[in-house]
Amino acid sequence: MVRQKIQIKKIDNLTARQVTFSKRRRGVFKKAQELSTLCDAEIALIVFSATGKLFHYSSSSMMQLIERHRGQAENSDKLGQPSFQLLENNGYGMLSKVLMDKTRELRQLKGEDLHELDMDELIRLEKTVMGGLNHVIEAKVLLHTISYFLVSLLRFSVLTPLFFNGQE
Amino acid sequence: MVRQKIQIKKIDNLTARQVTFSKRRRGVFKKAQELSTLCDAEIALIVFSATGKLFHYSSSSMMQLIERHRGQAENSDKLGQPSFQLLENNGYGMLSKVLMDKTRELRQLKGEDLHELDMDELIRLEKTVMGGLNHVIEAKVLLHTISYFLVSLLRFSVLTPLFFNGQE
DNA sequence: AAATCTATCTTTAGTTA
DNA sequence: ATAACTAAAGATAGATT
Repeated sequence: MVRQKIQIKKIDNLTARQVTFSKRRRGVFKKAQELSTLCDAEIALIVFSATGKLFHYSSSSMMQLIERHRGQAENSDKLGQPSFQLLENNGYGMLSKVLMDKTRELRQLKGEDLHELDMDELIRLEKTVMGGLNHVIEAKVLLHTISYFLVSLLRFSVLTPLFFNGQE
Repeated sequence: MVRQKIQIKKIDNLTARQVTFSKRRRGVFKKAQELSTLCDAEIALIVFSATGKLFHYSSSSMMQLIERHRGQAENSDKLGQPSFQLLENNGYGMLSKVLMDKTRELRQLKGEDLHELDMDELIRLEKTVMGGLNHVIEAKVLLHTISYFLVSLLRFSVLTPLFFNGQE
């Protein structure tokens, strides 16, 4: 029986803490669902236990909600184009990290920020860029050949309509 | 006074719905904070009202928590390298979109996925890649020259120690 | 460790100001 | 609409099994 009101501070006893976590967690999730249903609100709830176990609930799509939240947070910072600065520093960690890596690789392929590379890395980069250049040139030649062929075909069809009519 | 238990479904009356939202929202946030404090749990709670207003709480950093959640969600899908497929489709919208754009540009600079480009785009790409290649070659030459100079300096210092000792 | 119980605390629906 | 009130409904701390 609830003898007295408890004070809100970390429960010392491990077992009691785990039991309370289990009970109250259920309570919070229930309240969240009720609020969502009763009031037509969109809710995302993420809970990590002290041991790292994940519990979560969302009234619709967790990711849509998080994205929407991120959008709001961004807007509250600055209106205007979503600058890359924001993406780098907004704390949406890993994803930003991957993005930063890509951006750096992109800069290097364009020949920027090369001072940080040693000779081996430069040689590898040179090969990559050279390979890319070859592919681009090949694609250009291919496209040129195709268009030349099509133009020829068009001229031919204009000059010899009989061929295409199959008659006369 | 609470005459009877209510059933959990959307409240029809707008005013009543707004009042209930306000009351219960406070309730849920309080419960979330209490759970966090009592049980040493990490909690993120995002609520959008039906009118789009945002309310949120997190026990520590909202973005760290969301990032952690994203990490968990990914792991639960597949263990192994964090494939790009997942990043593309996990719904973490805008950020993923920027990432996809970068990745496509990167592929094109490496000479992949060129079939989607027309001649103008190919010519622009060729210029970019060519410029990159020039910069890489310049950087290589520079690095080579520097290392050659350093080696020369070393040899000189070995052959003519008197110069560096300034004595004998 | 996990359910069940229950006295008491807490939240809140409906009302009133 | 906003806040305060109040008693019923709901949540839960501690005990028991």
